[in-house]
Amino acid sequence: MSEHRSGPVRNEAARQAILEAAASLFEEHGYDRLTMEGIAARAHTGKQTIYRWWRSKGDLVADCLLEGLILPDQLIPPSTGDVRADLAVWLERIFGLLQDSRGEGLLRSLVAAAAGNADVGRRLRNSLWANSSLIERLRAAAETGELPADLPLPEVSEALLGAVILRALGREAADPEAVDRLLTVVLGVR
Amino acid sequence: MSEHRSGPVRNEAARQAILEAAASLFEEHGYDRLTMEGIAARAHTGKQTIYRWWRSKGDLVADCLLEGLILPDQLIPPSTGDVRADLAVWLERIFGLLQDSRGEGLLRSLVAAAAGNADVGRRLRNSLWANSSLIERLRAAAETGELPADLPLPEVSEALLGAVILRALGREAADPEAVDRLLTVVLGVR
Amino acid sequence: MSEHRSGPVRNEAARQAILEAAASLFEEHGYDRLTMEGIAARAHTGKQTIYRWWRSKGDLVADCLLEGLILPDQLIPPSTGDVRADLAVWLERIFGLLQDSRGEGLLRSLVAAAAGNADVGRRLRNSLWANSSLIERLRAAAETGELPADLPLPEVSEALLGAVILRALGREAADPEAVDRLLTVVLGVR
Amino acid sequence: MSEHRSGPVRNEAARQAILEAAASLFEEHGYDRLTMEGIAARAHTGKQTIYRWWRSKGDLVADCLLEGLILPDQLIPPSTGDVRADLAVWLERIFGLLQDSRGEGLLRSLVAAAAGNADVGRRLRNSLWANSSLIERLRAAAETGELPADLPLPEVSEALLGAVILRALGREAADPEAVDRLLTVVLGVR
DNA sequence: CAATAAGCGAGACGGTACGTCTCGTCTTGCT
DNA sequence: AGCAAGACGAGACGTACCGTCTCGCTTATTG
Repeated sequence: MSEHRSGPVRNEAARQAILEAAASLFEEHGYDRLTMEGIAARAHTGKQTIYRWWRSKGDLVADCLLEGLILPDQLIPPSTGDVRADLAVWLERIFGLLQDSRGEGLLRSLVAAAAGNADVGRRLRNSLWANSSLIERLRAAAETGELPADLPLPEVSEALLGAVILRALGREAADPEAVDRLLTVVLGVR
Repeated sequence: MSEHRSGPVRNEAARQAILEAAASLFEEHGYDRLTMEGIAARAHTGKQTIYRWWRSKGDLVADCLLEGLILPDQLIPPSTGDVRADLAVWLERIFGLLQDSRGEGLLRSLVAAAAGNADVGRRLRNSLWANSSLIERLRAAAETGELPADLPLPEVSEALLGAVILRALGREAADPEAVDRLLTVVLGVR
Repeated sequence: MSEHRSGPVRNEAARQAILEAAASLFEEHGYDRLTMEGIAARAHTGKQTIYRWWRSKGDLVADCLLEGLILPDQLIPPSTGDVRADLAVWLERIFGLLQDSRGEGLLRSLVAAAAGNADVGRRLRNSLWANSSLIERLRAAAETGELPADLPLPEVSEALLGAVILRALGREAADPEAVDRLLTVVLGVR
Repeated sequence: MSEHRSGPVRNEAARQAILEAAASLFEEHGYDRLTMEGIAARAHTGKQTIYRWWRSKGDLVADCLLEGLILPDQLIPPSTGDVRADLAVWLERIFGLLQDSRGEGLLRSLVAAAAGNADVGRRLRNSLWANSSLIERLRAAAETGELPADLPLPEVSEALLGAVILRALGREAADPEAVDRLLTVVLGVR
C-alpha cells in the first residue's frame, strides 16, 4: 500500500525546454525584458506549464542558475601558484566582461534578479561566492602558506566580489591600478 | 529679440510634488512596484508632466537620490575617535536596517534601480561611496594616523559597501563576528 | 465467437455521479459557468471519463434533461376542467418561476444550451413542448369540446411557450392581464 | 464654473471601429466564438479601450444591435393589403433564413446573447418585437379593419416570434402548412 | 487462471481567451 | 506654452478551462 499518486509525471523535456528558453532569452535581453510569454513561445509550451512549476520569473531564473545555464564558466580564477597575480588576472577578466554590453547586462541582470527575488539571491550567493571557485583558490593559497591561515576566506571573497559589483553598478571602468589597490586592501599584502 | 520662449515656465511646485511622490512611493513599495501612473496620481500631476522632464522611472529615482529624498542620513558613520569601533557600529546599523523588510526592500530597490539605469548607478555611486560620509570618516582616521596614510580609501570603501550589498542580495543575516572579520580583512588590523 | 470485448464495462456509478454533478452545477451556476473540470471534480471523476461518453458540455446537459435531472416537474398544468383558467394558472406559475433569479437563470440557461447545441435543442423540444404535459392538457380540452377539435395543438403550444420564452429573454415582467390577452389571442376565446 | 472634466473626449473613430469589428465577427462566427481579442485586433484597438466603454461582450453586442449593425433589414414584413398572406411570406422568409447555417447561427447567437446578458435581452426586445415593423404591419391591418380592432398586438407579435424562436431552438424545419396553422391560431382567421 | 484489454482517477500538457495593469504617447480644454 | 486629466494602442501579466494525452491502477472476459 504505497503513497502512490496516479497520473502522468512531470515532462522532463518540457522542463528542459523552458529552462533553456529562459536562459537564452535572459542572455539576449536581460532580466527586465525577459517575459513569461516569450519563454513559453520559445519553449513551445503553454504559459500554464511554466506557472505550474515556477511561481515567478525570478524562481525560473534561479533554477536556470542552479542548472548552470546562465553563468559562463570563465569565472574560475587561474591557479599558477601566485594568488595575488591569479586574482589580479581573474578580476581583470571579470572587469573585461563588464566592458562589452553583453557581460555588463548579464551581471546587472543577475543583480536585478537577485534584488527582486530572494531565491535568486540565495542561489546566486551559493553558486557565486559562498561555495565558489574563488573560495577554492583562496583556500589553496591559505594551505600553502601564501595567505595567512587565519584569513577569513568568506569575508575576503565578499569584499572582492562586492567591490566588483559596486563598480559595475556605478559604471566605473576598472584599471589595473585599481585592481592592484583592491587586492592590497583585501589580501593585506603589498 | 531674445532667446526666451514664450509661455509659462517650468512649474517648480509640480517638480517638487513629483519628486516627493516618487520618493514616498519608492519607500513604500520599492522600485519594481513604483509606477509612473501612481506617481502622477499622488502628485496630482499629469503623466505627461513627468515625461516632459524625466525620460524614465530610473531618471526620476536618480533625481530623488540627488535631492536626498530617498536615502536616510542615518548612514553616516559615528565619529568617536576609534575608526574600527565606529565602522563596526555603522556596519551593524546598516545590517540592522536590512533586517526589517522596509530597509531590506529599500536597499534592494536601489540596487535594482542602479542595475536597470546607468544614470541612477552613477549618481548612486557618487552619493553613496565615492564622495560619501564613509570616505570622510576614513580620511579623518588616516589623518590622525589611526589608519595607514597610504591606505587607498576608495577601495576600502568599495570593499566594505560591496560586502554589505552582497550580503543583502544573498539574504545573509549579519552577525557581529562577521562584521568583525570583515573589518579585519579590509582595515588590516586585528 | 461473440462480439463482446474484454475488459470492464461502463461504470454506472460514474455515469450517475457525472449526470448529477452536471445537473446540480447547472442549477447553481447556469450553463455558461458550467465547466467540465467542475463537473469532474464534483463527481470525483477524471475528465476523460466524461469525454469518453459525451462529446460536449451540451450533450451532457441534454442527457441531464432526458433523465429529468434538470427540469422541475412543477411545469405540469393543472386540470380543473376549465382550460382557460388552467393555462392562466400555468402561465403565471412559469412567470413566477422567472421572477426569482434561480428560475430566471434556469430558463435562460436552457435556452442558451439549446441555442449552442443542436442535440440539446431537439431534446428540449421533445420534453418541453412537442410531447409535453401542456399538449396533453390541450388535447384533453379538445376532446371534451372545450376547445375546437380542429385546433392545431402543436402550434398553440408553440405560440404559448414561445411567448413565455420571449418575455423571459426580453426581461419583461408578466402581469395577469398580459397572460389573459395572450390566452385570448392563442385560444381564440374571449 | 462648470462640471467640466478636462482631458480628451471619447474617440468616435475607435468606437465605430470596435462596433463594426464586433458586428462583422459576430456574423462570421456567432456569439460564442466572438472574442474580445479578435475584436480589438480587427479594430486596431487595445483591449482596454473596449473594456473602458463596455463591460462585457454582451454589452457590446447589445450596442451593435442598437446601431443596426447586426440585424438584416430583410425582417420587414411586406405590405400588400392582405395581412394573412404578408405574414405568411414574412414567416417563411424567416424560416428560410434559418435554413442556411448563417442565419441559423445568427438567430441562435442572438438568443444566446440575450440569454446571457440582460441588456442585450431588453434591447433585442425593443428592436425586434416591441417596436418592430411586425407590430407596424399588424397595426395597419387593425386600422383597415382587416384584423379586429381590439386584437392585442403585442401578444400577437410575441406569439408569432416566440413560435419562430422555439422552432429554431428545436431545430424543427418549417413547412408552409405549419406556418398556415400558426397564423390561424394566432390571428384567429381561417 | 493467466493474459489482455478496456475503464477509471488523476492530472500534466499545449493552447486560447480572459480581464487587469502599466507603459509611453496623444488630445483636450483650462490657466 | 505649461499643465491636469485622461483616452489611446500596445502588450505582458497571471488565471480559468478547454480537449488530449499519459500514467498506474483495477476489473471483466477470454483463450
